[in-house]
Amino acid sequence: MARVRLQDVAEHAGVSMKTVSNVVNDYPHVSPATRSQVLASIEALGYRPNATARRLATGRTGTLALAVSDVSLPYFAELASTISRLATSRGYRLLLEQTGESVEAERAVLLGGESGLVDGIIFQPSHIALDDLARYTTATPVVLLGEGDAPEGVDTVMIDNTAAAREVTEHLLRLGRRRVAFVGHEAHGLSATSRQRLNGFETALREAGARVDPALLLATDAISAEAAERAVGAALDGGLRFDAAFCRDDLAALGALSALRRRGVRVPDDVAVTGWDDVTLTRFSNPTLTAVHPDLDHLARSAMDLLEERVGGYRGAGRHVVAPHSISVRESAPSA
Amino acid sequence: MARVRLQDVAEHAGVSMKTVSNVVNDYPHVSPATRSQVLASIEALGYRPNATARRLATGRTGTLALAVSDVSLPYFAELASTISRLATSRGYRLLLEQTGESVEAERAVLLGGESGLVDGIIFQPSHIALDDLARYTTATPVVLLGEGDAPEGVDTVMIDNTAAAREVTEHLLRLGRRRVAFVGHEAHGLSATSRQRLNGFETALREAGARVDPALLLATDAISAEAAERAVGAALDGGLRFDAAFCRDDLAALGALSALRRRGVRVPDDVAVTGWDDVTLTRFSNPTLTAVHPDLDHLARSAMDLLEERVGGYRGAGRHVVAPHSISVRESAPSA
DNA sequence: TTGAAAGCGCTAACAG
DNA sequence: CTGTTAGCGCTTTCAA
Repeated sequence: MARVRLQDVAEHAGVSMKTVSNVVNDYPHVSPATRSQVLASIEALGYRPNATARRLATGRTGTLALAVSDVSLPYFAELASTISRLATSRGYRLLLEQTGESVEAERAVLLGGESGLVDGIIFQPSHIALDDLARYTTATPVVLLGEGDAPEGVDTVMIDNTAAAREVTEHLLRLGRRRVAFVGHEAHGLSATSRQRLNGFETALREAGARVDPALLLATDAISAEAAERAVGAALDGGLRFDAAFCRDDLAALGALSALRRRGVRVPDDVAVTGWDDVTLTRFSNPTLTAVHPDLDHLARSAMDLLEERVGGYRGAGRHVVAPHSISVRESAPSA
Repeated sequence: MARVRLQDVAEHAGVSMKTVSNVVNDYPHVSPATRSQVLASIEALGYRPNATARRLATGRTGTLALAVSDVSLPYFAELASTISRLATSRGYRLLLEQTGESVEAERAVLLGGESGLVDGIIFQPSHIALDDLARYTTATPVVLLGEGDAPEGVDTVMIDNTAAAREVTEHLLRLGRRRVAFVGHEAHGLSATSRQRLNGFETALREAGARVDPALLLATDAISAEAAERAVGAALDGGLRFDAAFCRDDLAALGALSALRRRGVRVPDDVAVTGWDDVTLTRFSNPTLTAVHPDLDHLARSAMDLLEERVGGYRGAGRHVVAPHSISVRESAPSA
């Protein structure tokens, strides 16, 4: 229990608290002699500055929060990893919050029972409604990730979901596929993300003169590989036929691959499959997965930039950054 | 900028700060009339207690840290998810720290530049040496995850790696496999984890009268699917033959599956493969993966229990909890 | 049951 | 270049 305070160091070194503080914080105006004397005392007493007291005095926490539904989902895991690294490199600590499937928890992120906990929040909403988002905009700066229709005044960072969805669909069409299924959107309460991807999907189909068959929209009762496997399995068992599957995310794609495999359907020969997020593991699926690849570094950096400006006092209008994306073409839907 | 303080509420309600504090903290001795009056003022002013000030006054942060090398690794992602949920349910917030591949960063976790940042740390070390661990034991309570030979006085939680490794190896032997490769341990600086798994592996082999062929120990230059794929690929291309591959973790198994597939080696017919951790995605690999399944909930709960006791003031000897595990048998190494 | 006042450990004016 | 002195916003004895 090393309970050594700044004051103790000051006394030990025979200087004032201010001087010790100056040394600890690397302020310029300290004579070398005094500095080394203070440093020696710090060493001798094993002094460590108290983070909480510093926070209270400065008003800054040096901490950011990242809120996602569940970090065990590969995309969120990679996002968290990237943002954590970035936060560290910029001198912030990262608080992790999981909102699960609850709108309540997402609201709580925004409201935050306490104030002064973090300087800012990077938040990827999954279930909360738009007007809720607007209503709960608080004092703590927030940057929204992957949210299309953000309320006024809120910063957002995302890739162009609609455009990316079109590109993927066009890729599938170039492969000569005409009966393209959409897999993995929510059966109830379509998320903004799913909506945008569906939009791009349908647009590309229409532009190509292909039919948009409602029967080919395979919704799931959860955002998971299991749910997608069930949905695709049930569709196949029910006699539905298609030659391509545009999956809402990589997990859905993995589920689809599994359902197809169990029924002896060949990928990509019989059915081409695409994913979304391009998480590391899709390079090791069998077959490897063609997927939309968001530029995660760019996304994270943009989010941090916007957030730091807000933390720094920016009070202007909401900015909307579109991060770049690409299509990683692999075995499940190869080049034409 | 809702800068409303406890004092403001007190004035607005015409009571003292103490009374407001009592209401905010749900202390018993407040008359219903006063309470509702205070509540009304809180509502009217939009008061939110300041977390930092509370911390400074109480000395408790209500925050725990989780330190792992990289949350983008599926096992750590699932671990983080589990621990985060548990922390929340017990009233803690969770700070995420990534140590990457640097021993320095692991040391920093233990030393912690500042004090009073978190109440306790759950730490899964990857690279730090034992004596380092011992040297840097600090004032902040720590529970070590997955570390075999922990220094005196430190609490640890892990599954019995050696036993689990034996069981998996025995499973492979029951399948009639005799040339079993070990895939994915570090080429340089064997980690405690790898060492234990190797031990169990070799013990089982010896007990069965099978030969432990050093050529079949396929180390990797990194803990990743890519590295494992390279190592297994190179071995196969070099003419090495084996009928089973015990992989250090699921990622290595995924890499091994990939290397085998590209060379037309059938799994499990020609080579049976096992993984370790049993992350969700192994249920969607092709073939699905047989793997050691640690009881993550038990692990997380034990770690939290131990940590809370330390936070609560326990100063006794280090406790060592062994969490249960099982073997999830799937396609890559089916039942005999 | 409620109030007044003294810290928690540090930073930041403002002097000197 | 260094010291003094207020706070930061809350909790918490100790009285009333």
